[in-house]
Amino acid sequence: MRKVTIKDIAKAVGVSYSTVSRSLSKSPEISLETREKVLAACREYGYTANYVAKSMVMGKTEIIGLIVSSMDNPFMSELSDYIERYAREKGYNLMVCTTSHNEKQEDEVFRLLVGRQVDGIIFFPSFSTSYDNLKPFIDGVPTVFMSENLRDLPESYIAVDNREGTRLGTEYLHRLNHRKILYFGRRKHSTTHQLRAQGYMDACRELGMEPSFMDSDHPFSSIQKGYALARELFARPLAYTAVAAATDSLAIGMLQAAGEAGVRIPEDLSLLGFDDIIYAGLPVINLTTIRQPKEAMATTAVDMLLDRINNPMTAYSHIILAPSLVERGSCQRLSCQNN
Amino acid sequence: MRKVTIKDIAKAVGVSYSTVSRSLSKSPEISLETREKVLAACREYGYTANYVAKSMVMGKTEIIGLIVSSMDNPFMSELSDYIERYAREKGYNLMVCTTSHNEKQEDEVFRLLVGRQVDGIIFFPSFSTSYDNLKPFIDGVPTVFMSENLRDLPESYIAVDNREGTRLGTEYLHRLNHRKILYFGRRKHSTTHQLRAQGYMDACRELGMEPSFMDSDHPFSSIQKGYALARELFARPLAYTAVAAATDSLAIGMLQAAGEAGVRIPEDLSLLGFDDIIYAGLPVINLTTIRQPKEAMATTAVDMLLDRINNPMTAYSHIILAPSLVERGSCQRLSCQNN
DNA sequence: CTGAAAGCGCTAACAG
DNA sequence: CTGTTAGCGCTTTCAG
Repeated sequence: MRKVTIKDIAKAVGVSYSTVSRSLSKSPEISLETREKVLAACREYGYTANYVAKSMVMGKTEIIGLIVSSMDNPFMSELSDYIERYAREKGYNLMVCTTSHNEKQEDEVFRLLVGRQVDGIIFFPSFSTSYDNLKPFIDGVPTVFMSENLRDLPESYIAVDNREGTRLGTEYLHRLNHRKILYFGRRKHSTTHQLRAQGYMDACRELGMEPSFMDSDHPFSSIQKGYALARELFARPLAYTAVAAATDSLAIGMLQAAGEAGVRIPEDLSLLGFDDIIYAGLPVINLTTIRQPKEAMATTAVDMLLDRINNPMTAYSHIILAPSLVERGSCQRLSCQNN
Repeated sequence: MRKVTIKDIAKAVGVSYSTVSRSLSKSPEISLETREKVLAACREYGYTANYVAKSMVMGKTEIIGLIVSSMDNPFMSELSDYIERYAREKGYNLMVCTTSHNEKQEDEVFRLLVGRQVDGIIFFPSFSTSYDNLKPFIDGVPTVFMSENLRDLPESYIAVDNREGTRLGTEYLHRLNHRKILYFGRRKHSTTHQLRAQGYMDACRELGMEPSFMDSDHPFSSIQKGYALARELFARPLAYTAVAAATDSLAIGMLQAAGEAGVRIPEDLSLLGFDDIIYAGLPVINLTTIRQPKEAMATTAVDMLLDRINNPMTAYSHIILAPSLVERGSCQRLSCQNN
């Protein structure tokens, strides 16, 4: 069951196959009559252009590679969804690769995508470690990073302003009269998370509060991790009136631990998340959080990438999007006496 | 910045480029010595095989196309994640297209994928309508459907046993002494959902209960829809002790409406979902539900597809996986007096 | 064991 | 306006 090619329909119509090619593209230099005939034949025989062959000669595939840790993860899947839609709107298809937060696999799929001749790569790195081994490849294909993790690399990246996000959140909590705020789940080996911790510290300093941390050693956030960590926290008497969690997942884990420990949120403890994953807005979760503008991040990433693809000479650009506060039900104003 | 090709390294080593090609593939007919030299040169010059060219001559791309309604949707994103991982393990990459539950777009991306010369397509159809327009294309590329929606098409499909799922759930509720069970969110224009409704009816008949439905006109499930529908339900006095929801999303929407209406779950009303999306297990949601075995569905779908790809002559196969009950906290045993 | 040559389906000069 | 030709990077006979 061979696929019908340009040659088949050339023979059918009785023209050369370059004429067919021209009829199919919007070449002006073709008579209306022949074009009609060609188009008719294409329909009759069910011709579909072969993009592989086309890519071969055009030197571009119109495919964008996307590297993410995993897609079953509300933040990533939302982002991926926006990216796919927007890219397709722009005439590009998406080839998705997951890495399971595995550094070696990040390498592997990057190479894979390069071999596939993708026109560009949107890369969501899980680590802040050096990408030395990837460097020669990155030079070979337009890449935009979606994260501040690699901000020191001479590459384009887009991210939310993590530092500003936690600062915003901390100020909000302060405005609600909280003075003892715990930063929950600091991760030291991620630039993104260092920045979040930094924003919290900055706000604390400005507002005259003592920063206080509960660290997480885990390489990525999960509800489970938040749960485990929060259990530790609740095992001792509560020394805080509010917590700023490093991510929504962590916050949701704390929600469960709180329920079990009899800590009421927000009555006994205000809880602030980060990311605004779709779970956060769920009725029974109802988490107040710092929102990352996912759709804007996605479309901007694609636009940046296409820009690099079309103008290879342009300088690297770094775009930092503003986070925003989404007020829901997990934070409560403290009456002054409680202070 | 041209990419280095097989020819470049042929010149560098001083052999013909077919020798390079042979060294790179596991051809036995090559001296260890030359192969070493070639491999060394490849490393030195940073050669990466061009899969587009390779695809061209091999007549296959080792790419699988995946068509889903959207990826920001817990069920789909989990499934997609499993599919990507397993496919890559098998040497295939994934090209993902979303359709936004739009029939015209299903067509469009299918054609697109065919043009991209994908070796096969995993298709999650949103509709039960005829796929007449797609028929000629489907014949041209191995396709497996993930859904019972197209069970009448002479094509391979894999799905969970929807009918058995609701039957299982209804029997469970009956075992908990519930006799007045509402089926919530029946969708009439989807075969999948007709089967779920059927399973519920079958169980009702067997167990001597009167089936009762609340229909949804919406083409797909969402928390919002469940919420809206449940508000209607709770506006009148409650005539049921349990509800079997058509999907987890619908059930979660009901959870919110219940909270607002002062209906306690499970004390006042037992609630059963369907799908076991990742939200369902969330601490505060804790939904008892019928689980679709997502990982098995994903790997089986890939295996079925690869099978069709490698043996084009094999007959269509239909695989129906067994659902299972996941007991969590949203269903309660009724004491007999309450009956 | 290795080289030469054909060809995958298509586009893009270059001629007419 | 249309046909001829070369060639994209690679695999694979077919000869040595």
